Amino acid sequence: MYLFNTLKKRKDEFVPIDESNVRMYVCGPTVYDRAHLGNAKTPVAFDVLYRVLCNKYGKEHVTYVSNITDVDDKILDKHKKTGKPIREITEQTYQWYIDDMAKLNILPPNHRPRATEYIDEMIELVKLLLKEGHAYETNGHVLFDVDSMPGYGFLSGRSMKEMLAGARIEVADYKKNPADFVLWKPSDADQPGWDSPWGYGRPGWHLECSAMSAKLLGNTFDIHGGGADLIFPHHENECAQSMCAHPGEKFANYWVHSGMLMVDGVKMSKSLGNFYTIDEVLEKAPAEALRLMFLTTHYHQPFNFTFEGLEAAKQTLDKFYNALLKVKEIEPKDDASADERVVGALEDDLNTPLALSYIHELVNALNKAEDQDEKQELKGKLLKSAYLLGILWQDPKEWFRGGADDEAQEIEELIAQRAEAKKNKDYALADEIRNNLKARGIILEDSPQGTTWKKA
RNA sequence: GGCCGGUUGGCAGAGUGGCUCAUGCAGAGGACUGCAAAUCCUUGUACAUCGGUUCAAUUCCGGUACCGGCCUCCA
Repeated sequence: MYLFNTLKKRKDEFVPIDESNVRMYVCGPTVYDRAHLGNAKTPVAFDVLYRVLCNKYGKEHVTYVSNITDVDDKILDKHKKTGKPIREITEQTYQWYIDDMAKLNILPPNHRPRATEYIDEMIELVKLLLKEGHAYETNGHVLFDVDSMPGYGFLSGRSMKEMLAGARIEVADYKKNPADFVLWKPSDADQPGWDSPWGYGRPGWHLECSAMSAKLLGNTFDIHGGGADLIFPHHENECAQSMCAHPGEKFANYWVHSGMLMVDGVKMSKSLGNFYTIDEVLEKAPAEALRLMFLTTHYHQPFNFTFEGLEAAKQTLDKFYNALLKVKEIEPKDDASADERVVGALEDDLNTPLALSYIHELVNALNKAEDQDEKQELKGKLLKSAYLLGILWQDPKEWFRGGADDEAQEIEELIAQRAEAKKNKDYALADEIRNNLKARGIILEDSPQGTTWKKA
């Protein structure tokens, strides 16, 4: 198995530290508002990776952690703006996020730790960094001392000189080096905070992931993932904290980053008016179409979102489910396993577009299959392969009829009337019935076995 | 200014030092059908540009152009 490793800037053979416990940590969202499309793309990519790892090493041998950041200045801002209690904001947003993830068929990670539940671990980590001489206390803050770490910048490939050339680092006069970042900062009495050796305060963002990953996965684990925008400064700083606090440890062996989401060729942003939340896009298309759409581009590439692309993904699913609908009554072979070409494509740095091309081939073969054995085998292989991608989990009838159950009986009656008209060669009446249903968004399909219907 | 990635047929998007061929959508023709739909068959069109390496480059190396991301909170 191969993964593109940001540490080496190339595809790298994946060798876990312990095959009986493969460990992955992926940075999750800060819960202050509805999750947007970018917040969907990254978890989908890592969900596929999780599925592939489970397939290769066995589900019980993989530990997947994805955190929830529920203490952050953005949450404070939201609280100031809306007046809503912090706890209410984080709980509500957390629930929205979990619901969105479930709709996208993302398997729950083994742990979804919340930052506020690991404050003790964070405080211990800061103490350790102070003791090791990698941090200093000033103005009520505890800062990480980047000059104390030789090689700071190795993950993002930046030298200190380059970082300063950007000249957009927050400069505070109490910092020894402008690149020093906050480990612990003071809170006002009305702000969320915890008592610490440095007074009432709250953790810096980067600290959370270092503390939670160490607690749940150990000081060195296999894969650390997230969106490409986190490489610097977030992941760079996590590396710095974790490696300095635990000398000799490598923190994460493989750093995997998913490409950014764009809309109509440019970055998605509120000011450009091209900003979409997951739930508003799901009003226009099924969640499975959104998931499939992300998989049509390699996870490492930037993804350009368009509603045309979303519609195309829905059409592809129509094709897939149509093939499954035709073999609905056929039991898939129970000892079926995923197509080895699909597994091969996915184990080669999650080449989902290539894997999907094989899914298309399986669907085509299934459409052409004539004898029972062949259909059973292909259906089994298709479903197992699709599971690795997290698609085709629905009942095909449900896919086509979703939300039209209350009309089902009436539609069946109209189909019966039309069959009668066809029998009498009254094609005018037959076509009228079909056209009327079409106007309501119901598509009829005749076959030698009778007539079936779908919702458009 | 620094760092990173991209440029493949009408569109989306993989991949490869030489082979008949990605795949899908769209287009054209056909089969099936009362007509449709779905499905099947056939089919056209491609590797930004300039150099280098090579018997051979879309594929490797270098330059150029253009596009995008990151360098500030961000998945």
